[in-house]
Amino acid sequence: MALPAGEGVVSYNAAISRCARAGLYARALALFREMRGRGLRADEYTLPPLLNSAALMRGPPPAAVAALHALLLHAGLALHLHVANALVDAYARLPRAGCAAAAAARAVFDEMPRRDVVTWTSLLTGLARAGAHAAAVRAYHGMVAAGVQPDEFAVAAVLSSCAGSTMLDVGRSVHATAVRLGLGPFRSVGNSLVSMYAKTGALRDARAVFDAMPARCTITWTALIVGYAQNGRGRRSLEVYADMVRSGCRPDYVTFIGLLFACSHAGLVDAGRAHFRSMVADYGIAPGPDHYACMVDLLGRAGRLDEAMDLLNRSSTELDATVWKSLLGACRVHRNAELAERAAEMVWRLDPTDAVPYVMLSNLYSRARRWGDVARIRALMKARGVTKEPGCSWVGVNGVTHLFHVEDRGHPRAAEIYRKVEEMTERIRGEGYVPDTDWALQDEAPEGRQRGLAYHSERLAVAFGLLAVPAAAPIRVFKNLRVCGDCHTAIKMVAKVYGREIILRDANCFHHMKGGECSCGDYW
DNA sequence: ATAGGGTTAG
Repeated sequence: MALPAGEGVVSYNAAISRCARAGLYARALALFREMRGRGLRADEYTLPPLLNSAALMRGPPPAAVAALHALLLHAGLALHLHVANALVDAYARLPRAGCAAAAAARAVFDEMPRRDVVTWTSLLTGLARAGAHAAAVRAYHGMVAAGVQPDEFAVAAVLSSCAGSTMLDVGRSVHATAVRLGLGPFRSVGNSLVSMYAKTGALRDARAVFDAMPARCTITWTALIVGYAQNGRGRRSLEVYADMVRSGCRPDYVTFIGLLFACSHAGLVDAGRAHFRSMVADYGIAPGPDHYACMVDLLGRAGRLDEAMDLLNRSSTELDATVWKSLLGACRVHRNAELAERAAEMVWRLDPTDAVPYVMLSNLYSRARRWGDVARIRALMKARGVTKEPGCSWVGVNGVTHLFHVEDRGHPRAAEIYRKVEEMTERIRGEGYVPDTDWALQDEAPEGRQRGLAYHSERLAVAFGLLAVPAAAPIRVFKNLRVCGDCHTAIKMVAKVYGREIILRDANCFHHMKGGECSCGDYW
């Protein structure tokens, strides 16, 4: 690994850069140590690939980036734009370091005397990576306000955050800006537009962008396949896949996740099995945990829990928590408490603080009216100090997001909204709606349970949508968790009775509700 | 010789 004696800084820089590009991060850092041992000083070409390596290294000593930071301050390289940009990016990339690293990235960013589009994009993607999509969108606006013109990298990144935070209106305006700046022809921009429109439920726009793209790649096709699947149009996903293959574009690992996801959501069991086999046989792609998770969904949906278990037992890859959570979901639908307990154990073995299994088990027992077991799960959750994310729903009207929690009275129009909820309940009762109180929390009195159901966050958001969204437009509601079964039934009926299209996107999938039907086919 | 992006997805 050593370079011949007598090599200079330029040779080391080139070697370090090659290692970093090839993903040999530890080796890049080792070369740097060797270089310093020979009395050579790092310059502005040495540091960017080093910072990159330090941030991306597997199981990194978290101090590596900070140590390089100290070193570059000493070397007087802090004001070099490429170096500072790499530093912002490195801090923003540190895995699991969370707030501290984000704050460090921000601090470096704030102290830079000059920032270009790369600086802003590094900050933006760092925020997006941490799941702070709304903050990423704010960073984009900050960049524009600072007079820095977005390029195709920045636009692609912010569109991805628009999708992540379901900001369709902002996404549309970024789209317009991109076209104005002449960025429309970039494939990355088209790809992120297709995905953004699909993820915010605007399928027609996704398709229009796709059709207008001058050139497509695997990512483009995959985005559309996933887009249709997420919106309950799994059969259409399969048609798109057929077109993709016909066009000569090769599907990859991600494409098959989307394709299996589509089969699962559309209940196409045979097609799913066939594509799973084809992935290996025709494309030589080894199935990963994501593919197994899709297959478990698919088989679970068909009630074939045994076949799902069989597939998992024969798998050659290491299975992760998502697989066991899929199995839990299937158990939830088929009310198989025994297998669910085993799946929950598998999740907890990997992460005992994951709230999902507790909630799923609790709901499952609740539906089975096994209150003792519900109490046991809750006690376990409490003892282990696990808290679940509070459920909330939101709806965007005229660019303003209105957020609701359960029994939330904080909205300025709360009185009106609650009257609307009462009216909704009355009108759907007339259509035969009966509250399914098994979905309510069990520690409430029966009448309290019904009341609690009526004021779930998704109902409040729909009621507000009925009040505030023009009659011709669909009501787009988003929920951070899975929609409750009773709300699903109720909102479907609301869509019918009020003659409205309601698009509810929950943590798992889209629900396009119209005329009493839902695109999810009542399986989610 | 150096810095940032787009497709999974819970």
